[in-house]
Amino acid sequence: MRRDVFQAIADPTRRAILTLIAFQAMTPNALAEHFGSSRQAVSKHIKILAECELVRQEASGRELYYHLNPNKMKELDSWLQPFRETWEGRFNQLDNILDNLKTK
Amino acid sequence: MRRDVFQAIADPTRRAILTLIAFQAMTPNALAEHFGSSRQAVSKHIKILAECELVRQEASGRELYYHLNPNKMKELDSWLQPFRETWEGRFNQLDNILDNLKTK
DNA sequence: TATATTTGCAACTCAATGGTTGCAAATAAT
DNA sequence: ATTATTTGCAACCATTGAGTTGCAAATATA
Repeated sequence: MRRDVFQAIADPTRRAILTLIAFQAMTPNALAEHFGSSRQAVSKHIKILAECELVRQEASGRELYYHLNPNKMKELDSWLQPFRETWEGRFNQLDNILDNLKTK
Repeated sequence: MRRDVFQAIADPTRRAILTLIAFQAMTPNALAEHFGSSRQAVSKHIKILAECELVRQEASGRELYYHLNPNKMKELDSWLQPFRETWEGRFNQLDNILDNLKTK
């Protein structure tokens, strides 16, 4: 199964995990406690996030701490970039021209 | 079924549709022709994109033209914003401080 | 008017997703 | 050494996902 960041952030729980560990590295148990669900459910989410390198693991004894890898988020940002240029209005003038051509 | 932009862009076909119609409004048949798949498959994707307002429809006779709604992409951008601040290195100094505390 | 084109809706299949429980391995605490 | 804690793996279940085909409705064309 191919993993990519787009699929990874599709799940609201995974987005919440990313937000949490961006603030502070956490163990799977701590995360499971924070959400209502089981540890295994969280671990599955983490596995998906780790497969596409959005999180990194750091072992400390028998505990695992999950860190955010913010660099990987750049993939999202890169995909968004051309659209951002559009909504920031840089092409508004072009839109107007096209609209005028249509209505005339 | 709740639709949000994160789930909408999780599918690679839907991302491709968004990129295509950002350049030029297209009909479902034209989109289906562009991809290998059937018109109904494309229409299903469009339905999902329309439900979360990423695309708008414009009827012209029996044909439907799909337009991108770039404003809706801002939701993605907003979610990404705090992470962007991180990878842009604004917190690098803080990271270094924390690393130093750990290793000492 | 009769035919062709464009689309929507419903039913169906198959694979993937998110969740659970149970058990084993590894590490920490008593 | 024994017990408790933390995690990973496997099996299983219910729901959703993306895709298909078939048919009906609406619009254009002959």
